[in-house]
Amino acid sequence: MRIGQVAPHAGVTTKALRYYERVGLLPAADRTSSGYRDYPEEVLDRLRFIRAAQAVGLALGEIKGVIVFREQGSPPCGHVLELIEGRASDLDRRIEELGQLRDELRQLAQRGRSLSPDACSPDLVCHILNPASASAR
Amino acid sequence: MRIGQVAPHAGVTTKALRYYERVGLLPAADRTSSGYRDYPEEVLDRLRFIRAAQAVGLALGEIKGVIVFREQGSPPCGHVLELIEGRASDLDRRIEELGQLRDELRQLAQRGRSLSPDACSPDLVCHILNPASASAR
DNA sequence: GTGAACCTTTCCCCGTAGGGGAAGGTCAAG
DNA sequence: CTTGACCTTCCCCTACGGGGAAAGGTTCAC
Repeated sequence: MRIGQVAPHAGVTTKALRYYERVGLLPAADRTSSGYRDYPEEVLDRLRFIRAAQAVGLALGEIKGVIVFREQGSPPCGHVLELIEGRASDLDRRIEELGQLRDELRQLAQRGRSLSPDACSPDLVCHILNPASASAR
Repeated sequence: MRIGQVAPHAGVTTKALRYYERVGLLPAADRTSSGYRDYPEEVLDRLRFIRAAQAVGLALGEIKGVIVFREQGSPPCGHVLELIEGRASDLDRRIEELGQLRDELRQLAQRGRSLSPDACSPDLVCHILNPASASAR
């Protein structure tokens, strides 16, 4: 298969395919006599895996780690479970942080709407974000 | 003030200060006769603003937009309120997405723990992330 | 055979928000 | 005078490719 056939079939761009090859997520593709990449069918399985792993929030480096595991012969299941559980814990923390930030933003906007633009000092740029009391330290 | 005094006082690195100058968040600092940056006191107000805006999740480009607003004479309050409210809405969506992703990950891990590593096909790399049914399409 | 249309290749720069480090100039203390 | 701390610019690095240039390949119709 040519790159232009693999790409839409796998839901990635040709740019991404060349990139994956460059960083080692895909084995170097065979070339035709004129230098075009010629992919075997199995590349679609590999790409499906990469997309599934990305959808789960794994970085390409982590995905590569799983592939290396696999290529060394051992099923990467344990490793993958660790990654997934680690990701889920990251998300717990992240969601917590973002929720707090969002609440602060809403409070900030609330206060900001009650401030008069005329009372805003140019030096501070914006007294909503940068209240004068912070500057008085 | 020299750059090495400004930096710790404002809670940023000297690298960041030079970067802010380069991208236009800070005006070009005066220089001593030997070429060292010589900052006026007001830079601390500016940096305080930048940090406050960053803490709110604004990108440097957005922060620059606010500063430009300010430097054109008009208080940027309305603009800032829009940014803050937009950010809060982004966060609502983001939190929602991340929550779903986390739930999916937990389910995935649950199922994954019940799968036997022996039943995992090397072509698919990992049957937890890449179930065979997806490949059968 | 040849031109148009479309495909592929490699190459390099772009984005975020700076970090790391090299090579070299400057300043105060000993 | 020298040492060490500080400053300067310069370039490469991050994750994940996107955009586009310049060059060459393939395929079709005419």
